[in-house]
Amino acid sequence: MITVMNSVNKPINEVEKCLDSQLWHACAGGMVQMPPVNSKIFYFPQGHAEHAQGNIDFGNFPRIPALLLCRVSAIKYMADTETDEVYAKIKLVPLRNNDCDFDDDGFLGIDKIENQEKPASFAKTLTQSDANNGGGFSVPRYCAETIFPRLDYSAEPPVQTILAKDVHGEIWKFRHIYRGTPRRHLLTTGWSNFVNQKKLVAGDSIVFLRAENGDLCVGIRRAKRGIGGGPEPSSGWSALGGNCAPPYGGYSAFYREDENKFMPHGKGGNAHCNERLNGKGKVRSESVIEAATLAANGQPFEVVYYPRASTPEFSVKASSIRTAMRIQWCSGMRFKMAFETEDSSRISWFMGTISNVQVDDPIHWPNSPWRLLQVAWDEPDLLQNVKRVNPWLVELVSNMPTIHLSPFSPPRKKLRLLQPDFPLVGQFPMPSHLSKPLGPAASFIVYQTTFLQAYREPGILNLDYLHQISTSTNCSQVCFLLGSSSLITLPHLEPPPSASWTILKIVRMFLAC
Amino acid sequence: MITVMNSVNKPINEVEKCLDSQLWHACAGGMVQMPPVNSKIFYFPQGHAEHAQGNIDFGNFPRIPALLLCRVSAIKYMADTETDEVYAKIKLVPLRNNDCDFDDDGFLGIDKIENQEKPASFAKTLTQSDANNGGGFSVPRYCAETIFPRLDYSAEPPVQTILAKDVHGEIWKFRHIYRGTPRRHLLTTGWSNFVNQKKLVAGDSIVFLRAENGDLCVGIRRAKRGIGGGPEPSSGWSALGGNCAPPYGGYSAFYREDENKFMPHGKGGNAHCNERLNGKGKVRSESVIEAATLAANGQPFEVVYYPRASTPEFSVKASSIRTAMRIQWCSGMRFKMAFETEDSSRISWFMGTISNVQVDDPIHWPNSPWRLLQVAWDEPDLLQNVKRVNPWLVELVSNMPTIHLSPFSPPRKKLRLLQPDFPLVGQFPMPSHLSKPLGPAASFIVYQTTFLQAYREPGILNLDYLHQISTSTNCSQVCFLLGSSSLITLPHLEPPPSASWTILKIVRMFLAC
DNA sequence: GTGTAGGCTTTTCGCCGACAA
DNA sequence: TTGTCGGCGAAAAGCCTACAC
Repeated sequence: MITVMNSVNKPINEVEKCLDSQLWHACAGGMVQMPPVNSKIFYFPQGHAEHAQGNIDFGNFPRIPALLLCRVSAIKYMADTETDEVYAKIKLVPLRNNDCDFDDDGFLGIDKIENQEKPASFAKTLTQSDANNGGGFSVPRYCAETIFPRLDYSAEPPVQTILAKDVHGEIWKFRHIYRGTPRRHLLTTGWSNFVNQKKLVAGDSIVFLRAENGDLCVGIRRAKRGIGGGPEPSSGWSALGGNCAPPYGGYSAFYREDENKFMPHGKGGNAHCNERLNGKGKVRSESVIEAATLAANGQPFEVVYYPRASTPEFSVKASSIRTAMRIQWCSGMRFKMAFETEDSSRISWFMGTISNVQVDDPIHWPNSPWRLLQVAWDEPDLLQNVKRVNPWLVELVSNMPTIHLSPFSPPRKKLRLLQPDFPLVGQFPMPSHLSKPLGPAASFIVYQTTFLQAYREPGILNLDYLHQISTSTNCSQVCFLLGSSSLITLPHLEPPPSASWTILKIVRMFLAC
Repeated sequence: MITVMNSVNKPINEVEKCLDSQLWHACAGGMVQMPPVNSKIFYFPQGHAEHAQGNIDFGNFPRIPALLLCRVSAIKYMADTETDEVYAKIKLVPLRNNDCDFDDDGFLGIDKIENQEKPASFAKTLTQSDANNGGGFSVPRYCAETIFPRLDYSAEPPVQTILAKDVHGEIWKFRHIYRGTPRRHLLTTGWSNFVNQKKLVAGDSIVFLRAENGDLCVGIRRAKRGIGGGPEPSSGWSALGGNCAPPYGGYSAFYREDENKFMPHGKGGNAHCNERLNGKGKVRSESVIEAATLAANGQPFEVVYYPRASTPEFSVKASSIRTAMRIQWCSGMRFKMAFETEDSSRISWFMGTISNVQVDDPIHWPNSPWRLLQVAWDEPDLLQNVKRVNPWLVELVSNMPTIHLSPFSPPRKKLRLLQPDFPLVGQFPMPSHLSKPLGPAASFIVYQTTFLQAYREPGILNLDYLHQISTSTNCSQVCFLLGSSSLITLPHLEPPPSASWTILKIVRMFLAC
């Protein structure tokens, strides 16, 4: 009557069990970059509060700063015992000296991670067939050939047993077979049991990872529900990184690519489970208040961070904040921001314009840069719920080709565009020469105006017209950009798409980059 | 892939749903008697803390009294949404006046409950076959004929559909059939689903109850694990009632009757579920501290009480405490105490001797009567984990036949035996004539000594010898007791058992009663 | 190259009387 | 009276190919 788990090893009963950092990162998603131990971060109680359920009233507590400079003293990579959801326990030590050496970010870890070979991993969103039918899993060829152990194709049919370790160290057994016409890779025996035990439904993702020691690991990323369909708090989203290279590093699945791709809800069953997956309610309010109070008093504290909660990181590496705060944010500025695709397989950049620069919650958190920017997206449908973003998560786009700066090169000199709406510069101590505003770049506005006009007349734009505009406006820059393919893939243009909307998107991409 | 629940009604999604008090009591067990609303109880923060996980340090808080007189202002009978475990939310209002009229206990409710007809209910511990094999449940005849709706025996075979409401008001459907050779009652279709949904295993109990309105209700009592086998904290046990009539009223399964009766653990599956079933960790430490602090400040507060946790009640009716505290507790005193049998079907009395009278935690709770008595059990094997008990849960045994007193008769005059080890009398205000020690009952000691000698020479006792002793010591009392069969069933004596240990047990029972 | 439908085999479920304690 | 066993028919699970996109 009791389903016996098809696992070889029983999980060890430890009080606090950390898991392999590589598997953790694979489950967290490609954009999440955790700050290395001993690096400096800014802690945002306001952002921490978004991790909790309901509204937290800090009113009764002594004024807590909107952001506090801290040193990361320890990180524990963990996974929820029930849901396998990954989270991290971060120990932080507040630093008295908010004004510290600019480049001394302690972020040596990033380089280390960058240089160190990333373990091969593969994520796939479960189809209906994967989750429901007959207990089989269709293995994409890439995954079978790159991640799975080498299969002996001489056998007829080629079969092998695959052992994969989950986030708890438990080992799951699958039968991997290569068969059918045309031939394809499948997981059969063992898969159904895995789906049932982990309560997976179509839309959830599975992550296979080949660890450094050769072990195969398996993690899961549960689909976020209620984004396209149900009500989603307007604050819900997650993104991290932006102004520094690499330009992303932490995010969460957000927009819906294809409305009818799958049915995210199974019939009943794990409704209770789903509640905790939608951003809010990850941590208790008391923990947030406790952390914020300790932080404000300069005492060491611990935060729990759920990388897949639909809320931005609240411990952001110090240099990102400083870089972002040096910019004179103005409405009208064009920017791009990275998001994870809904199936967590890729990263997409979305373009937008700053519509307002305004403190999010002036009563409780005056002068807080948290969610400072109100934005209008070029594709408003896909990002309906993202109304306000953190400055350090966006990357300004100018008429200049993007130059990626390493974290050790001097901070990029951003063009000062229009008039500053929000004089945050000066809040943070920094070398004086950097806060000097630079001359306006009129040409950018010209381009923008031109193409916005074009956008208002849909249907008349095509690639020729684009060339025509770029020539007629005498903007060699645009021509140059059309020749570059740094950020979009050219195959999308051939054959030239007929829908003007698509062209517009491309035009805007070109223009922006 | 996802099992759909075979229930007729979906549970209504209420925030706080109370359940029928009768079903609650049936699930809580026969010994649990909740104080009526408006009655007076003593609240023990120390006992409350035993409901919580880990050790609670009250050190940082202003001195909290060991016990506080409170009025019960409200009781909500509830059940855990996931496990169906019953618990109660008790609202308490501290009373300033600790010295109040003795008999004014407000316990009118008890009589009401006593007089009111108890609804017919039946509990059965699931056998392996009930829980595992083929999805059927063997219905004891008594249950089928008394609790279930009348079956039409003229049909061939006699079948009916049974609808039973669980603690959440959800209705479960079972096929009840009377068949086989020899004929027996069985639940077939629907039973397996119930077992799976409720995650029942062999050893858990099911309770059927016929409510006053004729509805059939079904509740579950999960088996306590780790008592005979695993490590159990020495504090773990539960019993209530004792000094007042009825002599029990609240307890918990505790001792193991037959070691090899069933295998309590299923293979994997609900290990997580089990953790919360073993006494500790029912409530959060913060709730306990909050309750205790409010109580100490005279403010109304709320406690959550799990009747099936392996820890004694921490809200005890005031008169029980007062009665118990009037006794001059001494080592050497003989007593009996009620426990629930492991299968929750009956109540057993265990005999013991007080080995020491000593405050349990003199540092944190000086002068607290909580777990005041250190005891030595006559059957130490079965009660290994019960080292210290609350005075109000034991009943002193003398050489006089037990007289059951109604709660309205004057407090029984206990014999003063030996010298008092712990002068608790005087802590509580009471009529002065009651605190006067009475004369020693030498005959009791004579009996005790005689039989303790007999016990030290095992193997020579048999029923004849018992008669011989009782005659030779010229104790007509013992002869009288041998003729009575009020507490043990006579079939055990025929044929006369050969094992001297069994006889000793009987002798002690007879002697004690 | 991979998702889905449907056939068909294998396994499990679960109802039953026999038998024994 | 009721717990457990093995038999057996029904139902579900799950492996497979065919076909579609």
